[in-house]
Amino acid sequence: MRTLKYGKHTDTKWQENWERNGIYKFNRENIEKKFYCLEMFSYPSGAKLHVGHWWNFGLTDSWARVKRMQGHSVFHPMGFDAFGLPAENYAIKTGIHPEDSTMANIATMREQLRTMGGTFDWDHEVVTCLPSYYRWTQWLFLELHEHGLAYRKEAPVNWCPSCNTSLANEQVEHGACERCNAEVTKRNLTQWFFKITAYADDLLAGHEEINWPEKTKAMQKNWIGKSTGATIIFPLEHQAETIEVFTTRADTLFGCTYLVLAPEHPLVKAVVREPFGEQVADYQEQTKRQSEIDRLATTKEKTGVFTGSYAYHPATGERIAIWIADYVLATYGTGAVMAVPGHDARDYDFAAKYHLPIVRVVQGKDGCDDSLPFVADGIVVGSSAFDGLTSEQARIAIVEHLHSQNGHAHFTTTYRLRDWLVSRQRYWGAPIPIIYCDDCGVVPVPASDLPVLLPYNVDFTPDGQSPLAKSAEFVNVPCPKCHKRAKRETDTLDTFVDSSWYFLRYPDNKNNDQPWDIDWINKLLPVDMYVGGPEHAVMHLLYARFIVKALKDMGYVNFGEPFKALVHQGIILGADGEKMSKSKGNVVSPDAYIDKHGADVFRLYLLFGFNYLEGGPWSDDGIKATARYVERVERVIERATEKMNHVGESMGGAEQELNYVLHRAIYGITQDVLDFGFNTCVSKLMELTNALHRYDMEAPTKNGPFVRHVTENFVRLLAPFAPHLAEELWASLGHSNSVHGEAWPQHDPKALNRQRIELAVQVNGRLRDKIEVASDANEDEIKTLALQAEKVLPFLTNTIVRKIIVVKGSLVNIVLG
RNA sequence: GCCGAGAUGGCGGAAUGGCAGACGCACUUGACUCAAAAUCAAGCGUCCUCUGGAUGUGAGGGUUCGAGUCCCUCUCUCGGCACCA
Repeated sequence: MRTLKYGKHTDTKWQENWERNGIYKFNRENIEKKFYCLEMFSYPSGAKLHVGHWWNFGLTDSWARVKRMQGHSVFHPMGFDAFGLPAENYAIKTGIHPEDSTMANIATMREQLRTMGGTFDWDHEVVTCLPSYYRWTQWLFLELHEHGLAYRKEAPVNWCPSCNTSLANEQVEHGACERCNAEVTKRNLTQWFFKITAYADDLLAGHEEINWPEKTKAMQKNWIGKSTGATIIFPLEHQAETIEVFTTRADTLFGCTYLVLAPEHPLVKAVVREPFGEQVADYQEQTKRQSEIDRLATTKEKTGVFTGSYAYHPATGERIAIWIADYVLATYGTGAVMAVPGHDARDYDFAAKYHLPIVRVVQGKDGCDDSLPFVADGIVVGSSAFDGLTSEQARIAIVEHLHSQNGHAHFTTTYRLRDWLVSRQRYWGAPIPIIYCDDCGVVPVPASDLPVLLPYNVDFTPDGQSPLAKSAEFVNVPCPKCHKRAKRETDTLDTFVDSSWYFLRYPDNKNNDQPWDIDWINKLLPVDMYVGGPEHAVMHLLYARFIVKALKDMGYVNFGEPFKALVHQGIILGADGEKMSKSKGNVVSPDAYIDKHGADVFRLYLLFGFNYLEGGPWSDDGIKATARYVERVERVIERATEKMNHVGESMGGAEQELNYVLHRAIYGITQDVLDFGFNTCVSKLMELTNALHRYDMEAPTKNGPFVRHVTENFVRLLAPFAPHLAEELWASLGHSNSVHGEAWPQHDPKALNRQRIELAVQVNGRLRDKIEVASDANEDEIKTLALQAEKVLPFLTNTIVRKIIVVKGSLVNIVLG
């Protein structure tokens, strides 16, 4: 008999026991039944685990535990996304080196994760800031470079003139620096890119084969922004060059009354004719100075200037004006558009403001309102030979016509997706393994020279250059090819590069010869279930898919998608319903609750109190209730244990009822847990607890062996959701093995059929009475009983029964009149 | 503006087109107690002429024997994208 109630001491006792016995070590042998369950690894920020970690790791752990008990060989590793800006910013503020603070944070978090009682296999831990890991991040860079997927070009970076440093997009909030709030400007630097655009179509096609939330796939689809249309070429009046535009509305070509170039368009210089040179230059300058804030303002009135020159309309030969305007983006399509003010709202605004001609070339179908600007599809008019065609037909016909005439049009596809800028002018990241030699040019560091170690003693206070550039011993290096003096690349890699392949390293994390053993990883991957926040829908999740596709093409893996199934957990809010944040003072720290109630109470509360996919506001009342439930479980099981030596093998009404609840719980939990319906799993455990209690109170005699059977199955069902408590209860039932090695209970369909069932009786769809029938009663018997039901009879006078609908096991509906 | 998700008691939340509100919190009543807590038993959407009846899942229509669930229109909330040609 146990005297001590469940509490933190129970957690400690079993955590030590599990560790000693290594019960969560991944079994490499049983690979046929492997199940790779992964949570997005965390950034070792503050020292302590917060509710969000518990919510993601603890609850997915319960899910993984069910898989284990169902006989899967679950691979459930854990690691740390340890490079990144917060540590560096913290260092700038406090002087504590990022490596020191990060490693200290990791040590604390690791310990705290252990107190969760998770099934993590720490033998496979990965820490991205260690040379043994980033060596292979650098290898990945070199492989991409060798295959033409990493390249250099000049690109603007966000620049904070006050901090004197470049900023990542994440550090720019509403056009201002997140640290000092100064207005962020742009600066051009030559930087490294990964050619993710080469995989745009593959990334779209891959969505078909993965079990992800539709919402997330839709976000990626929008992000990639595939758009099919045509490129149309406009000859210039005075120059040999031509202007190419991209359009999805070639059907409106005859409505094009002017052209607009982006102010940054390379042809602007060639096109400008006096006396417009000065105003064009001014406008370009003005655009450049424009801050992010202004650019983001969509309500802003459109502006632009005339360049002084003209192009010829490729279909009509008409002379049309060329303007520049900042509503045309240099980075999308060709950086130039054909303006069709009659059928495009933006062009319409612009044309109206600057008095440019507006003509109709599309009419609405079946008399809908087609006042200009009319942007929907319709019937083409005013377009010579193409009149009368639908927009859909004209889009094809016009392009084909121009193409065959003089090649001035062809079908094109463009994407919104940009190549991935991976250079960071920062210290705390993996150095880019490239050397610049005056003679040999850009020279990749030979793979045998990896890792390029990140030096410890570096002045990383921001002063406008990459911190590594200030370390002479880092920068100066002999060229690997000609051995003359050369210089290292001083930028580091975006931390999203680290996290885009970490799941590939887990299975083979100690391999010093290669990033992974190909055969082994092909057996363990892809990840079967990936759980993490929806905020990563486009960045991390898209990058990881891209990297895996590239690695597949390079022959390093044989699968094309890293994450077969994906689930986004919701967010736990503060008690005030707001997002938890230090400034709002609504942060809930798990530690105090765990000290007081134990880890399982905390876990059970999270499991029970919310819908996992939605989250919700924290409640102290809820956790008190959960602590009471745990006490109730202990009481009920203690009472049950006292009954276990009662003789008796009869399955009377009370036994059958309890058995019914048991099997309904087994069935329900097995179903619900599959799609993370944890709250209903716990509610079914509660129902079973209540049923056990009722049996104890009400059954005239107790069937000892049956009570043991029910109790043991209850503890098995409880095990994934309250691992320490269940282990303790299991031991108290006289077992010396771990409950976590037990098989998941199977429901007996026969037990789910009760002998007599209650049916609702409706008259014209409204509930009037209830009848009790044998569960195997046939329809005629049920109908007869229903028509005789006491409260139904008054409705049957002076009318006829039109039909009777019987829904087996549920209700009868008598339709009258 | 576009795309996506959602709206159910005082609260968290359940409901393969079939008895709305499972399970729990809070609350009310009773038992135990000198008393309180805990525990145990019971009640608990709203309204009414209250052993009964009406009504009820953001609003309004529709399909159906039957709608929280399906269809149409609208309101609001949240998330994402945002001059993408």
